[in-house]
Amino acid sequence: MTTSEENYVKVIYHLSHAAPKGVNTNAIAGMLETKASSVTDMLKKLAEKDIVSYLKYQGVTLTDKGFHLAKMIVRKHRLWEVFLVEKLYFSWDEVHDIAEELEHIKSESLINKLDSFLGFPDFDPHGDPIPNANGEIKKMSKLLLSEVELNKEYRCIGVKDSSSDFLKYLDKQKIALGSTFVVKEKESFDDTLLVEVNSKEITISNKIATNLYVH
Amino acid sequence: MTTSEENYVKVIYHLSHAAPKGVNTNAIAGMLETKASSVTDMLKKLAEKDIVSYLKYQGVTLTDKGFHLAKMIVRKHRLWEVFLVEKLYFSWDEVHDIAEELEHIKSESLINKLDSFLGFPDFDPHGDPIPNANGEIKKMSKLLLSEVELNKEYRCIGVKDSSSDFLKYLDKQKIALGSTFVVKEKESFDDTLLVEVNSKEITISNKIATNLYVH
DNA sequence: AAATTATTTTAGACATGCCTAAAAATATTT
DNA sequence: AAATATTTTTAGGCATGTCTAAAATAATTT
Repeated sequence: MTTSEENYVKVIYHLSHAAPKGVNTNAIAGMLETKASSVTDMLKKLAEKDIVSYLKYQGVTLTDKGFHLAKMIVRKHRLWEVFLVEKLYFSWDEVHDIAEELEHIKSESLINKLDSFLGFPDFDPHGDPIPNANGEIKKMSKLLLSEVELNKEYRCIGVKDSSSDFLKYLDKQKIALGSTFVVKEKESFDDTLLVEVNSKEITISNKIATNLYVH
Repeated sequence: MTTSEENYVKVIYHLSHAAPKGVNTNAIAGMLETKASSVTDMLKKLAEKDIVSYLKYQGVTLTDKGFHLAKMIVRKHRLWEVFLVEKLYFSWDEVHDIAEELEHIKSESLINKLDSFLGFPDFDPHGDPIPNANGEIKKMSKLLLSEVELNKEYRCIGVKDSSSDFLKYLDKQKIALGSTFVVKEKESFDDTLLVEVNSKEITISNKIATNLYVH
């Protein structure tokens, strides 16, 4: 598989969650910042290799083979993110682009040894699950901070939006994976929350609260 | 720079030591397992970018810019090799191909943080020096095992040949970086050595002895 | 249901990096 | 120094992955 093919497979995998019946050509083009015609070309090639099922004008789905490949790419991406954050001390928002390159390094033993070196983590620094060597994924019941009960303690386990701006905001507020939250008050007018984070009270807008996963 | 361009620069750098007046097209083609005509194409492109000085039929040399680029690629390659051997427990002979891919990851902060994580090593697992962030290279006075005095203690600091077969032989003999050698006898007929390695006596052929660097 | 709009595919083109075959330049023999 | 051999370059072509513009299909409006 070329780097380009892997990128298509990964994007189709991510878009499949929201469109299980078939991912649109335009959606893929949008994610890869390319043109629909380029996507059509690649879909034909991937269909030829039995990585996707593709019917003209009907969108694509991953085959079993493609689904497994996708999970292996996601596995690599997320393991490298753990490495970058935990071992090299990169911050949340810096790791994505580098992991985007590292995920294409072709060596199974490399990734399995890296997994072992990192202590077989189940989740990456954004709280997303890391498929194991067999493609199995640990699920964790998670709630949005906007949905929790008042005066109960929750732990931050991930983010929904992982844009650079949002992650930088979290860094500034000293919110990281594992931070504890207790929602003290909820303003009924705009759903702003008064939250105790790391034993300090701050106000958190609804937009922020709907992008933070807790447990 | 593309991966392909980087590979050319690296190969020209390595061949420059033996051919400071200009590296031959065919020599480059041989190292990269490509054809001379492909090399000519690339040399024109690199000359255009002021990475090499190229005169038709006269071979190439790196410009200052190209020389610095080459050292940064070598730096990345060797730092990744240290990582693979020291942190992931790969053996000597397995790391080259993986490092060959990792060396093309484009992030200066990644490589500098990796350097720091590894404790700013001066030499890679084969004993080759690692250029620092400014491109400076620590030199170490080194002798071949075939050249040392009898009954004096030396430490293994690297290998000349780093082929897989040779490295596997060393692993089998439990010879690694840091192993101590005392040459007890030298057979004048074929230059075979009787050597005490890790407090065990073994015989070492001249071919082996001329490929082991000691200090 | 016809017309309009949006999406997707096809057709043809281009840059990169490679190839083969032939021509040009250089090096080596005799 | 001429003939031969080797090396290097040129010329033209090919696969990959991209693009634009036009055609085909599907979805939405009226």
